[in-house]
Amino acid sequence: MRSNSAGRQPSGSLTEAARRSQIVSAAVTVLAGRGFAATALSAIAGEIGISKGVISYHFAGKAELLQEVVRHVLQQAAEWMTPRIQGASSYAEALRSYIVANLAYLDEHRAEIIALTEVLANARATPGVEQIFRDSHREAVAALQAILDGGVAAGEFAQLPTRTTAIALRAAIDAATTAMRADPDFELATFGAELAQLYGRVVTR
Amino acid sequence: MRSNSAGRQPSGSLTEAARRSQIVSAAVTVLAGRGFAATALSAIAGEIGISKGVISYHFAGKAELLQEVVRHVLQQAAEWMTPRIQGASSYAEALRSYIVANLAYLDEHRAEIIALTEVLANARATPGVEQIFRDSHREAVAALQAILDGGVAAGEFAQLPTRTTAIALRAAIDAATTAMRADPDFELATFGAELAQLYGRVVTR
Amino acid sequence: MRSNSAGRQPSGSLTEAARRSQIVSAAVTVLAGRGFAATALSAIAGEIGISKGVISYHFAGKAELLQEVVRHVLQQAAEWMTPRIQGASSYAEALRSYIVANLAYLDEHRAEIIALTEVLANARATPGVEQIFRDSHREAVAALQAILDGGVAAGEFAQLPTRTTAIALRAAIDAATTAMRADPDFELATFGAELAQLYGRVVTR
Amino acid sequence: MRSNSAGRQPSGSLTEAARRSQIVSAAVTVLAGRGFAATALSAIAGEIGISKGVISYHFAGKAELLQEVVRHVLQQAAEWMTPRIQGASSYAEALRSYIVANLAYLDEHRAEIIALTEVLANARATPGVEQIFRDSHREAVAALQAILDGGVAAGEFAQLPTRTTAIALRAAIDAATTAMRADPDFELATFGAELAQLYGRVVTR
DNA sequence: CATGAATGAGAGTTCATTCAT
DNA sequence: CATGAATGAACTCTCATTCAT
Repeated sequence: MRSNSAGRQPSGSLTEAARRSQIVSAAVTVLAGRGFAATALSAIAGEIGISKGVISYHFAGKAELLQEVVRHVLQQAAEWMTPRIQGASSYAEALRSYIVANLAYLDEHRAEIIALTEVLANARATPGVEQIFRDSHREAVAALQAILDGGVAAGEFAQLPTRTTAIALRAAIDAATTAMRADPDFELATFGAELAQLYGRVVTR
Repeated sequence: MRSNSAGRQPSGSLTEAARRSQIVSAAVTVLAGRGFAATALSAIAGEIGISKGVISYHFAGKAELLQEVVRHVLQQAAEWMTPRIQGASSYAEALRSYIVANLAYLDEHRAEIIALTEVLANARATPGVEQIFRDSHREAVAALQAILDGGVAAGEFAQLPTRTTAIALRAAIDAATTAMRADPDFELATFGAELAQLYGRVVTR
Repeated sequence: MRSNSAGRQPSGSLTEAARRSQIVSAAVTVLAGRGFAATALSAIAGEIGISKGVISYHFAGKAELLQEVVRHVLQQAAEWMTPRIQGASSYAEALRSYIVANLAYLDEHRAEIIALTEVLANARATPGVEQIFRDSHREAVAALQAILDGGVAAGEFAQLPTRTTAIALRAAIDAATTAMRADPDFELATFGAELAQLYGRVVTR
Repeated sequence: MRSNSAGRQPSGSLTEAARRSQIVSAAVTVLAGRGFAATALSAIAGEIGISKGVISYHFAGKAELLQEVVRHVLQQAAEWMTPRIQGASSYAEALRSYIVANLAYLDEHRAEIIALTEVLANARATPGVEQIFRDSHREAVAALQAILDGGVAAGEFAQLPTRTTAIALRAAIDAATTAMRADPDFELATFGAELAQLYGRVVTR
């Protein structure tokens, strides 16, 4: 019995929002499991036992679906991390929380992250996605830079090229995805701790 | 201006090596300019005004061509950087040279780097490429780690989690590609200098 | 005149089974009319005014379609002959019925038989077909040999090398196909009657 | 040292006739070994280490080469069998010799026979071949019928439908090829002896 | 004579999309 | 809302043929 307010749903028929969400999830699964090139609409539909037409009905096209995938993952990541980052009593602690929270998210949402990577890698084949990604990345770097700028302004951190540092750190965090995909034994938690330590040294006066 | 000693190639017939090389270059151009998904054999052939069949004649398949692209760029990068890295009188200088040389290469071979990125991002769609890339990346990280380990052992560097540092730094260097693609005004040289300074701080005792 | 109970199929959309059957028929027509090498999917599709994609939609590949052609013809032949062979009161009559029924089938299903011949002749180019054919041929020879063995055991027939006789007779029946293709005036019925007479002599004590 | 009257042949250069013969042999080998569909000019050329162009130089086209293959095998078969058939002292002996000689040829020239089969099966894809084959088959049947007619006229054989008998016997002989290809253990010699015995019964008054 | 390079047509297949039911 | 059928374009790959050297 579904927690479905309507109560009476001819099997396979879901509300608009629920269907879209279900399809986005299936897309994530297929992207993560088989890669971008193998992510045909038929594969996504097959994943949840519906016909291709359903996807076309609920999304304007494949591009819109993939945009939705990207939006979904980025939003989920933001929601997941926000509470884990807030409430730091110092900039140093904020920086550490940021790093650790990011890697913890990667650790617990591997499929989403791999799916995201696959779509981003093919951004040019998917109109709209490039922009979403660019905005998101800019935001992420800006947020990180804000912490660094704050720490520097407060005299807690040493003088730093904050933008370059933000980009470099952001890249190091993202690199964990690659490392994790290439090496099954790669430990995200250890990497996160050491990265936090490393950048702790970087910012120390 | 071709370095064509014969100087006389009237018809469209080139020698095996010259044609392969020309096709690889065209592939790089198309990959960089239009992205992986748009890099059909017809697009590559069109780029140099030959028919699709010529590519099939010179390469066993698209996969072999893309492998060749990857090999070509990786080898070119290695050849370009080697002389710029050797001859450092200290580990710190070696580290700085490594960073600066890497970013200078990116700066001067944007098309190659973007092409490489496109292929690697779609490694799952191109048998053989994943292995080449993995080997190359492992090597690159190992080379970097060797410098760090050397510095630590010599007492020149502080105690560091050298592997994590190597991964993080390598990622920061690679991130310059993304940044440069996203922001036309991004200055690789400045980024390189600041990154060198940053990791200078990281390794300092 | 199609046996289409619904009677109303306005657009080009048919049910799965109907379409598959229609495509198999078209394949038979093209195979018989133009030969194996000229039987491209586009030719089959053109025969019934659909696009190539439809065939790919209903069959996993060309191989599956050709297997289906073979299965269809073999099954049709079996169904057609069974009632014409049963009910013989002696082995001699069974043998005669077998020969005559076979040739009558050839006579009335020329296209099917020619199509079958074309596919079988190119069995190496069509995975799966060789096995189907081999099984079918073995069965056919075995059935014939069973009649001969029965007649010999019952004392109705002379002592014979039954396997060789079965192969030779089976070949003679199949040869009618070749003869009929080579010579438009070849009369299958006469050939059948004479062949029956001939092998009547062979088995007579 | 080649038994070559010219004496001086730049490696790879043969006389017209020798080259054509060499290419025909290679075609037979490839046809027999890999089947019609896999018999590309490149495969034939590769078999003897020459380039495709050589074949185009010596033959007007693929069709002419395949015609030559058919002619070569048919002629070889005729030459091989003639001395083995002549000199029979009775029609019965002539018939037996004919059967046995045919099967002996099949036994000792499997590659040629399989190659022939492959080309004939695709006769419609190769202009000219169909006619050659038809003529040859007509001749073969006529030769056989001549023996039968002779035996009947001489009162040595029973009254027979000689044409049907000739076709049936010819088919039985050809069927040995199929049987031999399908079953590696099939014994051509035994089959030949039994077939001779069988048709001995057929013709006996 | 022989070669290697190039062509161009055509093959089978995949897939996003459309649409009647 | 959902479906299954169909489309049509694009893709990679194969191959007989042509031709300058």
